[in-house]
Amino acid sequence: MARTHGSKGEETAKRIDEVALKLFAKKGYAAVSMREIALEVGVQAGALYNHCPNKQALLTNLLADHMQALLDAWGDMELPKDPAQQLETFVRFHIQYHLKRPDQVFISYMELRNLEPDNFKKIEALRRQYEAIPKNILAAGQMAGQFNLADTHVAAMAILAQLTGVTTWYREQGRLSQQKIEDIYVQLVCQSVGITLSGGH
Amino acid sequence: MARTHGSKGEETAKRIDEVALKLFAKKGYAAVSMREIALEVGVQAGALYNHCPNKQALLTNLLADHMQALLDAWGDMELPKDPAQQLETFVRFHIQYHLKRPDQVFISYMELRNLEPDNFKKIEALRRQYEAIPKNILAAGQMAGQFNLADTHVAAMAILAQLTGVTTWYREQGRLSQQKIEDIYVQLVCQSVGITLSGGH
DNA sequence: TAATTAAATGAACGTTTGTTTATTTAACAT
DNA sequence: ATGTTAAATAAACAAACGTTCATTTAATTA
Repeated sequence: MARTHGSKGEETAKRIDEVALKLFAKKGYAAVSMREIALEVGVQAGALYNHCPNKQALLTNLLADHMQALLDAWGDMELPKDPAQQLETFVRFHIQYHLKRPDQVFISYMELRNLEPDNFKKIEALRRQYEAIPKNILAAGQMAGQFNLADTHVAAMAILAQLTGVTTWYREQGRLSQQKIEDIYVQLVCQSVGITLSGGH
Repeated sequence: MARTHGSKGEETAKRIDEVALKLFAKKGYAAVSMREIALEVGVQAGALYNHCPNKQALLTNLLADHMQALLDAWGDMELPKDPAQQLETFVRFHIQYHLKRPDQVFISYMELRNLEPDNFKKIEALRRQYEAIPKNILAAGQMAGQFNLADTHVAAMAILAQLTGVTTWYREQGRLSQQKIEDIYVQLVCQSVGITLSGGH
């Protein structure tokens, strides 16, 4: 026997994922060639196929891993009982998580159409799981009479869109700190659902 | 002399743009080949070059035409004096305009990265012109003391993101009419900027 | 009818694509 | 040291890419 704990191989596999993520985010899946990935990894194109079955699997795994990690991270959060506080928790969580992973976020809704049907279904299911989080919070707040919403489903999609949109203009060296951006969005979102922040934040 | 009013050629040119738009929206610029466009137009690939210099120009023109038409359409609108009413006008305008042209909207912020630098600058400038519209409205409302916003720039970007996001989930056969969707968003947006609708809508 | 020419074809161009393969390299267990 | 094998290379594959070009087609004017 030989090579029980493949030291070199696992590192290459990780670097392939990193490079693919970076290049897919920068230029788009279809515009990135396997040779380009290989070049940046520092390897010949053929060598990629020691670590992944094909280009499509590269994209699928990146998206699936991201969505699953996102769901897991939310699962680890402690949720307050009050829907308004849940909403604030979600807003901060979403912004924090997404601003830390701009590339993953970007490909997760830019490259869905480049997934083959079966892969698309898989990712789409994870996406809907995540969308259910704000939907449930809004529904709870509406039921409790705390929110003032004409339609909780539309509101949930609108809030998700505006939160995710942060990644399109946020710059680390920009005018606003991440903390400040969170605060602004918490106010915006809380106002939009029809509550005002109870003091003490 | 011959062929003064090229009847066949102009129609083909129009069809090329239509097909390119449709395919770029569906599969992405990089994933669509000139042969694929030609096939759908009903012509050989080489014939496309009688009507456009190259693939990049096809994309650039689609984006530039869309952005310019969007700006022109807004320019034709009559604007009320009151910032709150301006905001409602903008919300309805944006939703109406974008839901009528889902493909144009889609490529306008999905395919920006596939533009060569000079073309990108051109489109980006038009985009910023459009972003200035809600920014100015929010700034005016804030100055007048009618809105309650921590940051008008962030709020403008957030509102744009949530409005444009409608195109990702709206279905013509869906649960909600376009009119109803507008109403929901008007309420959401007006609440988010910190005003409540004065009755009579 | 003849001349003109816009607009099409169809083949070819040089590249690049994703992927496969035979072969070499080198790290590990024995 | 030796055998094993993971992981690399380098070359090749057929297919597809954007684009060009000589040629044909057909609509229009004179």
